[in-house]
Amino acid sequence: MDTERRTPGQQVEQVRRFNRTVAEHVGVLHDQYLGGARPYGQARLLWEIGDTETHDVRSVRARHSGYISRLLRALEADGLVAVEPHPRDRRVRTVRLTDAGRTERAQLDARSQDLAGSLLHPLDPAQRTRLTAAMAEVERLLTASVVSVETLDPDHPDAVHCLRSYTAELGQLFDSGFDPDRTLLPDPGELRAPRGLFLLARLHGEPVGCGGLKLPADAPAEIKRLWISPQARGLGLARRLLSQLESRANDLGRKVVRLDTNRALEAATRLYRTSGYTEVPAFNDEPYAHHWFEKHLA
Amino acid sequence: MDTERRTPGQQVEQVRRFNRTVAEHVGVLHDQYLGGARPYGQARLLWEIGDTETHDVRSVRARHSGYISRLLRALEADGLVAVEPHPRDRRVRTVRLTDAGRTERAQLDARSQDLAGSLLHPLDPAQRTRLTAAMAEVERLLTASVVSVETLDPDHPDAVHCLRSYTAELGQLFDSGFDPDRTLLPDPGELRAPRGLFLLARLHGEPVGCGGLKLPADAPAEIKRLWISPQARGLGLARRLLSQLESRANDLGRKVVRLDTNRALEAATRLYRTSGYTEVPAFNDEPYAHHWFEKHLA
DNA sequence: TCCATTCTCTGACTCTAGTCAGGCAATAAG
DNA sequence: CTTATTGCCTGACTAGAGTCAGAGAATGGA
Repeated sequence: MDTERRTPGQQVEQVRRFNRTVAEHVGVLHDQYLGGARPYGQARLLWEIGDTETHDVRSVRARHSGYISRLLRALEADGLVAVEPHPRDRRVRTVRLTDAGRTERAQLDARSQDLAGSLLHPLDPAQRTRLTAAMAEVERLLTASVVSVETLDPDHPDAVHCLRSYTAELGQLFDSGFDPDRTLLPDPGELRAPRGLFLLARLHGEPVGCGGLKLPADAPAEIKRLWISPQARGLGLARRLLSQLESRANDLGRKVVRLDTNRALEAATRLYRTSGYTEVPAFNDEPYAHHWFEKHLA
Repeated sequence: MDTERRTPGQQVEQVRRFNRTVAEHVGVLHDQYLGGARPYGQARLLWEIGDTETHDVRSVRARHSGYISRLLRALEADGLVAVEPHPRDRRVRTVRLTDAGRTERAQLDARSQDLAGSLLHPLDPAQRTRLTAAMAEVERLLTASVVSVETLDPDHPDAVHCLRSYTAELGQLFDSGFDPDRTLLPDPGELRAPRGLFLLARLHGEPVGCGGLKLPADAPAEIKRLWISPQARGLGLARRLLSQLESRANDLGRKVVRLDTNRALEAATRLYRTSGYTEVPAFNDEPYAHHWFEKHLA
């Protein structure tokens, strides 16, 4: 694996070179596997409808514009999909694959698999391992790079979703369970300006993580509710939220941030230690905390 | 970096997942950077013509079919390219960018660069380094996987090209220079059936490496002229050619292959040692050899 | 009940990216 | 000098992938 130092300019060049090479290879792959007898648009739609699920045409339209009506007619004429009114709202229509549709989709699938195999085939086992590992890495980091972070009201449905997931997960992880009524910070107002703030991370629009910052007038800033959705772990998101919370605190004139955590949250504890936090004596009565940390901001 | 063992099926799945993710990201990149006011085909052509060179329309046509005439007219009408007859053969026409064309191409370039930057921007420095390193790895291995190897007559122009490059390179590398007349194997017939064989590696149709196998009736098989073009090094090609030569020898009933090499060729010597070759006493009078190796085939 | 909105479809149109056959001019081969 | 070939262009045609405006049916709200 290449570990040379690169300047930012060289890194941008590497990304562009990668885009060119990969667009060529993957593009060819993609086109060929979708490019049977069926035109691209139809094949893509067939693929998206998927094997088992039934989709509202409404939601498919959001990705394909009005043109899907025609695509659907074409697939319907060939007996690949069945379009039926939604049982509840008969304006909405639903699509699902017929048996013939599933057969044809399976062919696309086999084709895609063959072509993926054809990339691996000329390589020796060691190279295959390296290639797939590097692909996983690229995928992970590209995914990480499209995650956006925004400030959000802690009562927003997406924020509530994250906070609920957070407490649900703690309930499973802590030996003692987790009773939201016993913990400190019962009040979402503490994570809303001017008493604090709340950050939410999104991936393709879906909420995948959050972190809150309490800004009491008479005490150091305090980080609360730092949580990353299980599907979004391994992307370095927690570190990113943490550092954004710190820099927001710094911008607001705070010199110190602190936080508490439970011993069951090992990854979090490691994160704090490797992010410059040092363990300090308990600064609150949080019943679920085992470790208390603080960090002096630069 | 992920170094878990994967089964072949999991590897194929990883490649397909990669294709999906990357097609999405890179596709968006690609489309957006080419998708200014100008339609895709025109932008692509503008890009391919390049900043400085003058191209024969003939050679561009090979990639774009007859349709380029129209694309060229469109670009010409906008004053982006100049089309002129070739000074030598006035049937052939040449294209080059005008100043306006160079300006517009620079905008495409800037756009592409911005978008590559936007992938890196959300990442922290350690992640950027990891991403670009993984991208380089993927690029390298994907390139390796599209290299094809074929049996070719050693008098074929592409074979001759490789063999010339090989001797030219030895001339530079050896302290003593390299005089093709003094070395053994003056006869290309020795690398042609039934007395031997010759393998050529191609990348996108271009010859990028070769290797010969001598099959004397009264002696072990012997590997000769193993060479990889400088632009194609680091792809594991030499090892691939070597192992193909071995398996060809094996298929022809040979139990032992041997070869000689010069001490200046350190990478080659390392390759032989790590491929199961053991050093043996000189088995010929090759004046340019310092090491003699042999391997018993399984 | 009536009216506005939502969801979907269709006809008419457009643009891009081709293919194909034919034609013209320059050059190469005999 | 004639003929064949090469390279390029153009007109006529096509397919795919859309856009846009309008219409019709179902639903929700006042």
